[in-house]
Formats: sequence, structure tokens, C-alpha cells
Amino acid sequence: MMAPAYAPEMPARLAEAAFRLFSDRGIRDVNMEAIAAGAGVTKGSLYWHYRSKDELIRAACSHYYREWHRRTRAALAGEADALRRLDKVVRLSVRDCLLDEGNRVFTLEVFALSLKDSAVREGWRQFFDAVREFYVGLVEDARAAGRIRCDDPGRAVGLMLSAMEGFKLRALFEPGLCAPESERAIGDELLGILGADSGTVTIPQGMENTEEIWRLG
Amino acid sequence: MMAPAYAPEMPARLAEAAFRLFSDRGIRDVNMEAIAAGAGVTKGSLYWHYRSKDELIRAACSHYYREWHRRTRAALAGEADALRRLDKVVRLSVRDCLLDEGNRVFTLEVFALSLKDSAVREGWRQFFDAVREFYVGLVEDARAAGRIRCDDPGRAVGLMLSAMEGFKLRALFEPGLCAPESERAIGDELLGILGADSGTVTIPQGMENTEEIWRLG
DNA sequence: ACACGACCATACTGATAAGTATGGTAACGG
DNA sequence: CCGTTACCATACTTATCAGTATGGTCGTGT
Repeated sequence: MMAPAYAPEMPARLAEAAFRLFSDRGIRDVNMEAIAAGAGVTKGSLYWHYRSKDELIRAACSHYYREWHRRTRAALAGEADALRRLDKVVRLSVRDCLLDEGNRVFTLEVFALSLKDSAVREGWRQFFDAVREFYVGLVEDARAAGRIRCDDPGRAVGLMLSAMEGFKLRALFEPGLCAPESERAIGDELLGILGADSGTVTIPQGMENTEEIWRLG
Repeated sequence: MMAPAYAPEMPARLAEAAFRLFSDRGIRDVNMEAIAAGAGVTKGSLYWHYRSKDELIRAACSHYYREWHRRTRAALAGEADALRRLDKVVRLSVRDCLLDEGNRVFTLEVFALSLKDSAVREGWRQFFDAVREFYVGLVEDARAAGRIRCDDPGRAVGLMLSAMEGFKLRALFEPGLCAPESERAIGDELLGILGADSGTVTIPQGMENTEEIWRLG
């Protein structure tokens, strides 16, 4: 390949390739050569942009954070109703974080890595904290608008996020748990934890089908 | 070291050493030599008892399953009241699975490994299924005895187990979440999901201290 | 006494992959 | 036109570790 004098997009391309490959085959089973190839270059270029694999992993995580924020902003664009905002964000998280197997692989691998790499751990701590604060704000808005009943938003959000992470993990052993047909029911369950039970939720562009039975496992 | 002609306890000793080291330093950062040394032998002996590292990891998992069953049986010995049985098992799980950092490290590492090793994954699937069935039985008993209100035990247990796994994960980034002083509150939260709210739970050998405030994060 | 099998230790092999050394090429300033 | 810098490719070094080869020792049956 040619060597253009300036390639300002290459760091992002490499981080994106790393994220994609990590999501597909895990972190340890993807070597630097494969990541470089995934971005259309070789190791020489990769190590020019990133000092080490750890640094590249952190960049892949940052890519993940940015994607989450971007998609969340996009989902909320033009939506003013507090309950519908909450509904949209929860269902977006279900679709993008729970139902997508690549996402489950990536996060699980990163979490295992966090046991050792304190920089990665700190990054996710901040991200989780931001997500938590964001959800708490949405819940408080919906409560202030009288759309949900929730005594303790902080506690409810904590429990909801724990349940979401737990579903992700359990899906590893019970693939049916996060199958596409469960999308609706999981969203209902999580919203229920936040005090927005199925009956009171204003469902966006959907007709209510109450015959849908959801049983875990 | 001597070479006694018979060492029938050596496989168990090696599996236990593996479990202990994995819980402390993770799986991939513990090599076969360290495991052998942890059991007081060397690689030669280890490979005589186990064909590969994967086989040893499976043995460490089996050790974990057995320990769980043993402790659960011990906790329930002589307890006949349905609600107290449920209470004891949940609080045992909180203490042994959530509050113990070694346990969190071991399970997270094994889950990441399960992405690749289908035998390990299948083992945990069976274990989780057994645990789930066991909890459902306890919940149904407590409901039949009129001690809790729970419309759908299967769904409630699934949600409770998800929340428990989620707490384990989140503790990695928020160490205070699974701190010793949270033990009581986490148990209350999980029992609440099962329909046994704090007010109706018969607390074993404890006085109720209602001034304990628990907020996630 | 001796052979044999269970058990264990030491030394080695081979593969993988992170990281490095080095040289090449394209754009741009002077 | 030339040097410099940014960017990229290839070849190499090196460390780690799972797994193997081999030989030694202890107990036991005969």
C-alpha cells in the first residue's frame, strides 16, 4: 500500500478494526497483525499510531463509549416526553447491548481484562457512572412528570443496570434469553424495575400485544 | 519430594490449588508450573493426573460446583420453615458469591473462557440450571406456605439471578457495591425481587435495624 | 530378590505473539 | 531539487508457556 503523508483518520480506523475483531473473536485471540490487516495496513503502521496493545484496547473502549453516546443522542433527538425518552433509551440498550452477541463478547472480554488493567477499569468506571447518572436523570424527569411511580430512582436504576448486566452474562449459557424475540419482553421487565410497568408505558409506534408470554430460561 | 505409590487425593488437591490460584490471579496468568507448585508437586505430576490445562480448569469448575452444593446443604440443614430456607440460601449466595472477591475473579475469568470452550460453557449451563431450579423450588414452597407473594416464581428467580450476576460485575468498577457492610442490604434487595420484602422476612438470629440506608453506587 | 506400575521431577521442544529494527515511499517546505 | 517528516512494510528478536520426553523412586505382588 502507498504511504500518504497524512492519515489523520488512521487511529480511528485502527480502533474501529480492533473493536470489530475483539467483538468477533475476543481480545486475546486477536493479534496485532490481524488488527492492522483489519484496517488495511500492517504492524509497522499500527505501532506507529499506538504504543502497545493495551493502548489500542483503551482506544477500542473509547470507540465503544462514543458509539453509545452517539446512538443514545440520536434515539432521543426530537423526543420531549419524559416517559418516552426513558422507554427509548432502555429499548435501545436492550437492542444494542443485550441482543447483539458481538457486544456481549466485547464487554465480557474487557471486563475480564479490567481485573488486571487499572486504566481500562477506570475508563469503564467513568462510563458506567455517566450512564447511571444519565438514567437517574431520565427517571427523575419521568417521575416529576407524573409518568412513573418510583420511590428511589438511584436504587431503581442501580438494580435495573445490574439486571441488564446479569442478562448479558446469563445469555452466554442460555442463548434463548437474549434472542431477538425476547427484545420486547426484556425491555418491559427493565422498565418495570424503574416503575414504568407495561400498562402505563406509552409504546412508541407499536400496538400492544398482550399475548406475549415471557418466561426466563 | 518423595513419590508415594498411591496418591488418590492428588487430583482433588491439584483442582483445589488451581481454583485457589485462579481466584487470586485469574486463569491465563497462572501457568501449570504454579498450579503444580500450589499443590506441592511439579508439572510432571500435574500432567500425569490431568491431560491438559483445559481439563484442569474443568476440574476447578467442578470443585466450585461441589463447594456450592455442600455449603447450601449445610446452610439448610435442620431448617424447615420455607421462608427461612429461602432467606438463608440467598444470604449465603450474597456472602460467598458476591462479597468474596476471589469468587468474583474466578467466575468472571471462567465466563470469559466459556466464550471459547464449549465444554466449560456446558458445565456452567447445567450448574446454573440446577441453581435456578433449586431457587424456583424454594420460592414455590414459600409461596405455598403463604410466606411470600410471588406471581411468577420462574420469572422472579430469573430476574433475581440476573441481578446477582449484575451486582458481581458492577462490583468490579464500584468496589463499594459489594463491600461487607452492604451484605444485609443486598440480601434484602434480592429477596425483595422474590416477593419477600424486608417487612415480612423472618430474620434469622438478628435484630432488625431499620436505620440501615442502602443506595446503589 | 525382582519386576512392574503408580507417581513424581527435570530438561527440553515448539508455537504463538508482542514488540523492535530498519528501510522504503509519498508529500511538503525551503 | 533536496531534506525532513509522516506513514507504512518486512524481517527479526524475545519471552512465555503448554505440552512432551525421559528417567528416577517408592510400594507391592510374586
